[in-house]
Amino acid sequence: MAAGMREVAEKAGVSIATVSNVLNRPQVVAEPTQERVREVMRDLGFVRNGSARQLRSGTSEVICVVFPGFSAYFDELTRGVEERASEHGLVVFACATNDDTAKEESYLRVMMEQRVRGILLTRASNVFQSSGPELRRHAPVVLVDLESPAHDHCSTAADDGHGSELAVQHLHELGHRRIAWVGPTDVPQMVTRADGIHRTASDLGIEVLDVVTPPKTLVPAGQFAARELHDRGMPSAVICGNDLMAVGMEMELKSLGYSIPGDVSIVGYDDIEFAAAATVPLTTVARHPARLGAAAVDLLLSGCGTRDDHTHQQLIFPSELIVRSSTGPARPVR
Amino acid sequence: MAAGMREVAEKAGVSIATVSNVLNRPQVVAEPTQERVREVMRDLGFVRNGSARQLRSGTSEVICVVFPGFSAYFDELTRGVEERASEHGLVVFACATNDDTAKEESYLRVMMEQRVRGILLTRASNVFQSSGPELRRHAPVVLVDLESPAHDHCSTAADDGHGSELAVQHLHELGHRRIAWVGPTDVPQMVTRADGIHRTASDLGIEVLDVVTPPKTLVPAGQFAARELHDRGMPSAVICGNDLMAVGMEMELKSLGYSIPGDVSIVGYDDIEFAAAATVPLTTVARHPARLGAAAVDLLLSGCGTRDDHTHQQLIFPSELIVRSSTGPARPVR
DNA sequence: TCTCACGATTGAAACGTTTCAGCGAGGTGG
DNA sequence: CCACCTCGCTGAAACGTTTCAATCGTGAGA
Repeated sequence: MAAGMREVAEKAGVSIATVSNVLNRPQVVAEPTQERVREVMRDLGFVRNGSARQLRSGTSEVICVVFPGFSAYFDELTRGVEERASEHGLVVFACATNDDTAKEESYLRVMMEQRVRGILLTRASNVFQSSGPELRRHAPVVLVDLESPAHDHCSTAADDGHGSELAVQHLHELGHRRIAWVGPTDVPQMVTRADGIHRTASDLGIEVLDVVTPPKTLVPAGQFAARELHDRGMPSAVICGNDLMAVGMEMELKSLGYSIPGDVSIVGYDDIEFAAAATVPLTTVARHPARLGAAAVDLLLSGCGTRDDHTHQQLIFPSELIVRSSTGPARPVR
Repeated sequence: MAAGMREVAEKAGVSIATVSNVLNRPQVVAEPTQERVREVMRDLGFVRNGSARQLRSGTSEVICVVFPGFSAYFDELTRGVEERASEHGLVVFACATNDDTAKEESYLRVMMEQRVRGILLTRASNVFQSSGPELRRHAPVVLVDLESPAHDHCSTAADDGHGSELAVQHLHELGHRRIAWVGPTDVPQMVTRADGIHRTASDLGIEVLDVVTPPKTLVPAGQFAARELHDRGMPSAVICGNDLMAVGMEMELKSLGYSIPGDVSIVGYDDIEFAAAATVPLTTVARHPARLGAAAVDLLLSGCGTRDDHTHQQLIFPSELIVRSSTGPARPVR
């Protein structure tokens, strides 16, 4: 079916080795020979067989990113990964696990079998916790946005603890003394955010209500949390685990008759594009996912996991509080 | 580094062929032998080399999906693809081109080189128009959600023309006689939607204002269009090219003091999860992307592009109008 | 006892590249 | 004129699987 180097070599009247050289080491082939070979390649529609190439050379040009699902946040993250990867001639494939462990496992199996250049894991805690060590024996792994307890691997992450601190301080300065935290309890980085909030709040003498959501932290989770707070007694400010939930919170609170930020201030995390565009532009903790992604690629290529002398690094990037219109002074207690 | 079948065979005291059989044809290997081999595999942490396997057997278990970017719509589409693919033991990798032609080309090159089982193209018009034929010679290609003029390939698509018809009829029944269409002019399926609207509107005696947006059809495009309509004279209803723009439109119109649907009715396309959750739940043309994705996989596996006797099919799925709260009766002319 | 069939296992040839040692031809310095 | 180098090219051995024809026992049927 598809023409191979053998046929190209025959038609061009050279050896297979020369064809290979045209592809991989053009400097060593005389100019006219190169042209002739390239022309035959075009005529025959030659596409080199990646499997054979990789089998022999042992190198792959593919980086894989594992997501829970395709959302705005991961879109930005991927952009960062891709930009840095393409500087090195690498290509990025993504896959969505939908929080399905079996699916994640089959993805990782295929990646190991393909001997990909590297794997970026972004919340694959279920599998990584158990088979992380085995995985790392077969492919360089970098954790993005997910700090794991045992520091025996590379990772990049945003400083969520500090981000939470900034958010609570901001609300404190605005006079808020009773706030809510909205997020799941079983997603690691959400726990980090919650801890930072509780710690800072207790230092500053602020009361914190916890609203627990399911792990699927999208718009509806925020809406659900809004109704729950409405029933339990609305605080003067709410910090939501990410921007999507914050948007859901904002919409639902408005429907319930609250004004933002007059009655309730709202803070999100992530600073997705949408946050700035919301009806009431969202105050949010920016985590610069593209930067995290790019840094992860750097770690990957710096020999993480492939060289024995490599010491694993945890890169923590500062979070930043972006103040917009969804936060304002606490309404004085009547 | 990584143990191969050779070492497994040695330690288990069998031949390489038997190890291969354990992996690929367990029925022909005696039970005790199988167990012994599997145990050695576990001990050695054996992971079979996908490149070698594929080189020899010529089959791949990977399907690739090419996107402009990771958004809610493509997340749903991928879910459909993945579900059907995993029924056949296939794995789905996605990549985002960000509308960058060079990037798309390098992705497609890698896919062809890897001899993937199939490629699903979802708006890669720039590249497909030019090098589609060459691409199809090297991998089965199915177009999703993008009907191309020359019908020499397989595709699945939603019937956007009919969807538009439903939307305009709905608005007509509500008494709207002057509406706007918001969308780009250089994205094929957006053009199909626009055509359907113009055609139906002209049949029903409805006037249509066109607001042209850039090809990046996200929330801000809708906000931008809202301001433009505000300046040019607000119609009583607006049809936006997708739900994200519709949400942007809704938010911006509210900020400008319009009530939805009291002053202006809004219709979107796609029926993303968010559409139902918006402050004013969105009336929208559902296109069931997961269904399109699943059907595309079926076409791929039915021999599309691989068998000579195969006749290319264009599968068109009906669109459906989901009426929610963002559309209402036109305010009587004062 | 001989033959046959059948189940379990194996040897060796691919698959399409990359890579490296090596070869001839032509040129340069001594 | 010889030795030596460089340039452009080539032959052949990998890489780690899959696959198919062939082999080897073993038990059944004649």
